This record gives sequence, structure tokens and C-alpha cells, in this order.
Amino acid sequence: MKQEEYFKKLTAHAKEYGFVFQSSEIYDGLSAVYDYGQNGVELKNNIRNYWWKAMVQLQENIVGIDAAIFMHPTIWKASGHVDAFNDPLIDNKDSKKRYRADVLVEDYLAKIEDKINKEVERARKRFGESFDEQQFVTTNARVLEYTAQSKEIRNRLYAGMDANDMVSIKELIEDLGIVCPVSGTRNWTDVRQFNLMFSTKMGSVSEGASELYLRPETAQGIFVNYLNVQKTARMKIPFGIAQTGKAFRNEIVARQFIFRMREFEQMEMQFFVRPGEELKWFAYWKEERMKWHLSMGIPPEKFRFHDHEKLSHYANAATDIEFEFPFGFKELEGIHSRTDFDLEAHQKFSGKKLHYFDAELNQSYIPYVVETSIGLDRMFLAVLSYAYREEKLADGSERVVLMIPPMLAPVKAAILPLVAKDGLPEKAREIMDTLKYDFNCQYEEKDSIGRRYRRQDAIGTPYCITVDHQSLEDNTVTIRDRDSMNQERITIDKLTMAIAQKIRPQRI
RNA sequence: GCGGGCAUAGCUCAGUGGUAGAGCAUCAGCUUCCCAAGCUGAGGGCCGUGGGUUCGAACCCCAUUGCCCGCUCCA
Repeated sequence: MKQEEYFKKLTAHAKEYGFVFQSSEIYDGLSAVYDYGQNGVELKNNIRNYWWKAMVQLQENIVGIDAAIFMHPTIWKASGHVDAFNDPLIDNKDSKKRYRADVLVEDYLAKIEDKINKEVERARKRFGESFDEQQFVTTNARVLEYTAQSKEIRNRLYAGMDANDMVSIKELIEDLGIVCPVSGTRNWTDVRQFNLMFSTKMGSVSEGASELYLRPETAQGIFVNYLNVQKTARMKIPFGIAQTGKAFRNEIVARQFIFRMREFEQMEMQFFVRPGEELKWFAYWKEERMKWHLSMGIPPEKFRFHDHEKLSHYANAATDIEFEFPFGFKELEGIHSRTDFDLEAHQKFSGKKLHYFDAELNQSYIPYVVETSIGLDRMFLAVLSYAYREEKLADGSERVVLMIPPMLAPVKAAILPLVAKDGLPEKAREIMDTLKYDFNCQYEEKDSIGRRYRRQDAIGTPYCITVDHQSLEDNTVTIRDRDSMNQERITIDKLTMAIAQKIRPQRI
């Protein structure tokens, strides 16, 4: 099956079986926002719980928090989001290419720099040994002209950027006669500002209300709480703080179903370490996180690392764990060595000392941070796109099955009376009433048994328990495995143990 | 944001100017039963939305919204 077709079928299946719905569908939908349905919410909760178990409950030196989505607006100045996420963009109408307007101007400036350098080199050749570069660049008429030009452009650019004056940046591009590198034309659209953060107002009256942002990442809630947690939990470095929660980004282009949404959920852990030891811990978490992914039984060839060469302003090492989605290998999780950038910035902006006293070293310092950050919705999509299968069976019939790892499956077991009479439903209800306290179960008596098996296959239920006439005689039932479709007969009192064992996570 | 494609029942789709259809699904009753489609009956659509052309529009035109693909962007 072609990948594109596969992805279409996957999204149709996700809707048809109550995993993912378009947000506000009856009002024509809301772009790049999705809702999770009755089965989707179970799968999502299971993924989140498994992550929490692995990253918090199984870790002696990691604790969790749940910070609010609203935070003090200065936090986003400190983190760099206010500045770094305001990109002025411009399109060339002929080539249909989009550029960052400030980058176009910067490129133009670079050309002027080149010209200056060429003048200098030419002069160096001409004057030989006696060449005084300093004197040349401060006296040569042509160089002075270039320098003045460059300075003026810079002034205009930075003034425009600081004032968020998009019109002046467009004028600057037009005045400079900058052409599109692809089409070579000056046929530009207006410069538009794309704000990656959603803003809102706090305060019931609009006058005097202060502008807030919906957080674009959960990490900052951890950083601003790091000393609270460290002190109240008596944490010693190295230690971690984990958090799951919603984040919001006003993506320019949001696409590919739930892969890139405007409202999404992150699962992050910030690990605080001694300065100088961050790369060791970066390597450690890189391996640990990959082990977590592989512990669910999805084959290793579906995953790969992608090390970043171009690093962002705060990181000194970064890698992605990529997953092979139906539309190719894409980022699923990021592991970053964030240095002391964030804590240093918060110390500066808040004026509060954010040092940690290390008793072993007898000194205090701002810890370095290694971050693991995974998109819950992306993990959901990864599991779903791995799980979706269309199988041809030996008898020539077909079935659609979601081979979701059993511990993540929305429904763990379906309890099915073979026929809806002869006392079988009553017996099945008894079993249901026992199992439902331990597992999410479904009871179904409508339609033929084969059809009920297929319905459960379609939502990924790993086990079907069938009550037949023999059950009434000897208290045994059959338990059917979703993937192999094989059945074995076991006594009813062993069911809880048998299922619990099958859905327990492996050692990570 | 640009270009292209798509939008008809819960799902998959047929229907190209003259009274909205099929299969599956759903619901009720009967029947059978260990791997999807037995019988009978029923419900469900102002054909994405808003305009226009026409005696008449699901169908032609314009706009708009959403989805998909490509470009672009992506700590």
C-alpha cells in the first residue's frame, strides 16, 4: 500500500473507531486542532501513564510537578521566546518562496561585507608589507561608503524589528532592491509577523488587564519551580523534575493530522546536573529514552537518532529520536543539553538567586540541565501508525487490526458470551463484574462471535474472553489473542492473573 | 501564506441542469453461531457554508471554511 493511502486509511480509521475527531467538526472544524474520542483518550492516558511510571515512579531521583499553563509574562522574555519566536516573513509572488524578511536583509549585508573584504584584499596586494588594514578601512573612500551603508541598513532593520514595524522592513527591502534568489524578481508580498505564542488577557476588565501567553513549552514551569522542588523534596544533584501538560504554538503551517497541532501535549523531564557533567548525562538519557521506546515492542528499525549540527541558542548538544511515520522519519522526541541558559536567564530576570549548594564539592553553582521532551500526541500517532494493519487471512477474508502494545490498548479485554441465551450472558456478566475493577473491559453480546472479534480487533483489544456452554459446566473460558487469533482455555479464577501478566510493562 | 486536489447518509462512494441513491454500519424483532456480511422492518442527507446564473442547481459561476499533497517554516 502506498504510504499516502495508508495514512489516509489510518486517519479514517482513527475517526471511525473513536480515536481522533476534528475539533468543532459541526462548525466546519478548526484548523489543526483535534479532539480525542472514547478510545483515543484511553490510549493517550495509557501512554502518558507509562511515561510517568518510567520517568518518575521508577526513578529514585526524579519527581513530578504540574505547573499552571498561565505563567508570569516575563518568563517568556527570559526564555527567549518573546524575541526568538517573532519571525517577520515575506513571500515572493513569482517564485512562491517564503523568506524571513530579516534574513533577506542580513544576506544583503553579508554581500556588502564581502565587498569590503575584497577591497581590503586588493589593497593588501597593492601595498604589500606596509599595508595597515586599520588605517585603510578608516580612510578609503569606497570602504567608508560601504561601511556607512551597512550601518544605516542595520539601524533601519533593528529599529523596525524592535518596533515590530513590518511596513518599514518591507520598505527597506524595496529600497535596497533585494531580489528573490530563485525568481530574481522584486515582486514581494507585505511583511507579516508570525507570533508563535498565543496571547490572552488576565483581568476581568480589558483596561488594566495584563497580557499573558499560553505556554509554548512546559519546561519553563519546571525551571521556575526548581528550587521549590529541590528544597521541599531535599533533592541532591543529579536530580530530575518531570511534567506532562498542554502547550500551545501558533504554527504557521500545521499539518499531518495530529503530528503538528496548535494545541498539543508534552511530556518533559529536566535533569539538573553539575556543570561539566552535562554531556555525560546527555549521553545517558539518550540511551535511556531509546530503551523506553523499544520496551513497548515496536521494532528498533522504526526509530533512529538524528543529532543536531546546528544548535539553538541555549544548547550545547541536541539529538532527536525520530520515528518512521507513514510520511517518513520525523521527530518524536528531543534530548537537549540546555546548559545553564534557562536558570541563568531566570536568575537575571527575576533577581532571585537560583544557586544550588553542592555539599560534596562545598560550593554553590547554577546547575546545568539535560532535557528530554516528547510529544504525547506524536507518540500516540507513532503507536497508531505502527499498529494499523490490514491482514489477509488464510481463508481469503480480510481483517483490520490495531496491534497496539497490549499495555497501551484502550480496552484490555472483551467479555463475550458465545450466544446471547442459555445463561451465557449471565455468566459473562459475572466475569465482567470481576475484571472491570482491574482492567478496562467491554461486554458485548450483539452480533455473531466472529463479528465481535473483528470489532475488538479494530480498536486493538488484545484479549477476547468467550463464555461458551462448557463454561457453565467447568468454569473455564477461552481467551483469544488478538495478533495470532489463537485461543486457549483457562479457568475463570486465573483470568485476572493471566491478563495482568500479559499487559505488565517489561523491564526497561 | 502560495499553488494543486477534494468536500453527497455514521463509513466507502455513485449520481454532470428536471422529485437525492447503493453497499456497509446503526436501531427493533426473529434465527444461527468460535472468527465480519441470515431474514423482516425502521431511522438517518435542505448534497461543507454563503451568494449568483437559471423556470429549475448536488451538478454551472464566485466567495468562504475545512481536509489532503507540494512549497515554506520548524529550539
